[in-house]
Amino acid sequence: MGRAPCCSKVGLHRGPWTTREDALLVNYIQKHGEGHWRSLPNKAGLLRCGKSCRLRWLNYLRPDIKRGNITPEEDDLIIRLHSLLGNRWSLIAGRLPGRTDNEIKNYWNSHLSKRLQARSNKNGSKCMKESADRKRNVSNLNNKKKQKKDDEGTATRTKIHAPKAIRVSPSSVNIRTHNSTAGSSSLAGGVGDHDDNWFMSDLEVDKNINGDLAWASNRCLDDLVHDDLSGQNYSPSNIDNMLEEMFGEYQQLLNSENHAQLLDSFVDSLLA
DNA sequence: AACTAACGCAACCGCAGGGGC
DNA sequence: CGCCCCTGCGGTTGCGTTAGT
Repeated sequence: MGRAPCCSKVGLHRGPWTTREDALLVNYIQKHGEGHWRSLPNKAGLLRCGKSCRLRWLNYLRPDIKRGNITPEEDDLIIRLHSLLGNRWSLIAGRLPGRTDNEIKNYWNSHLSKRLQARSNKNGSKCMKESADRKRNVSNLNNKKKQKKDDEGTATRTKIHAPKAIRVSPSSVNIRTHNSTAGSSSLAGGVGDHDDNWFMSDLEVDKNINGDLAWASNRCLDDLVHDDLSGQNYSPSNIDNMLEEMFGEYQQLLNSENHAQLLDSFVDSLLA
C-alpha cells in the first residue's frame, strides 16, 4: 500500500536539467516564491516532479549558493561538526552559509572520509579500529534498513547517544554570535593550536554515557585536522569562534549529570 | 591515441515527520 | 484519532570528466 512515488509518473522528464528548465523554475520561483512543490511543475510549465524541482532549486539554482572551493575553514568545520553530529548533513549545512547538505555530503564522501581513512591507516590499528567502530555506529544511526539488519544479526549492538534528526531550513539555522558563557577555554588557541585534550574529554564522557568506544575516532579526526591545518598560515576566524562556543557548550553539558537529555536540547539549541 | 579506472557531482529514491482535515 | 498529503532528509545511483596506463 501507500502512495506511488511522485517521480514515477509517466511522461515526466528525468535526469540532468536543461537551461530552459532551469530558467522556467527560476522565473516561477522569483515570481511566486518557494513552496507548493507538488503543484509548482504544472504552474511553471515543467515536466518534472515537484521533488525534483525542489532539489534543483535548493542545491543548484538558489541565488545565495556558494559552489565549489571548500575553504580550509569550512573543511575544518565540516570535520568537527561531523564528529559531533554524525551524518546530519542538513544540520552541518546550516552552519555553513551558502553550502547545501548535498554538497557537504558529497564533499565528505569523496574527500574527507577518504582522508580520514588514510589517516587512520597511517595511525595504526588502534585508530583504525576506533574509526571503523564509529563509522559503523553512525551508519547504524542513520540507515534504518541497516539497523534492522543489525538488529537481527547482532545481539549486543553498541549504542551511542543520537539526538533525533531535526528538519532544518536555511533560514532557521543562523550562526549564533558571541556572548556565550560556556567554558570555551579549551579551544583558546584556535584551530591548529588548540589544547590537544579537548576532544579526548568528549571521548571519555561519551564512553561513560554509553559504555563503548562509539566516538573514539574523534582523536583521529582531531589529529587529522591538526595535521592538515598546522602547516598553513591560518589565523583564527569567526568560524573558530563559533566552534569555540559550540564545543564549549557541548563539553559543559557532557560534564553535567543529566547529559543524555541535555545533549538532545543542545542539538536543538544549535538551531535556535 | 585508445582504453580503463577512479573520481566528483547532480539527481533520484525511500522513508519519516508535521500538519490539515 | 487516524488518514492523507506535502515536505525534508539521508543514502544511493548514474553518468560525465579526469587521470593513469
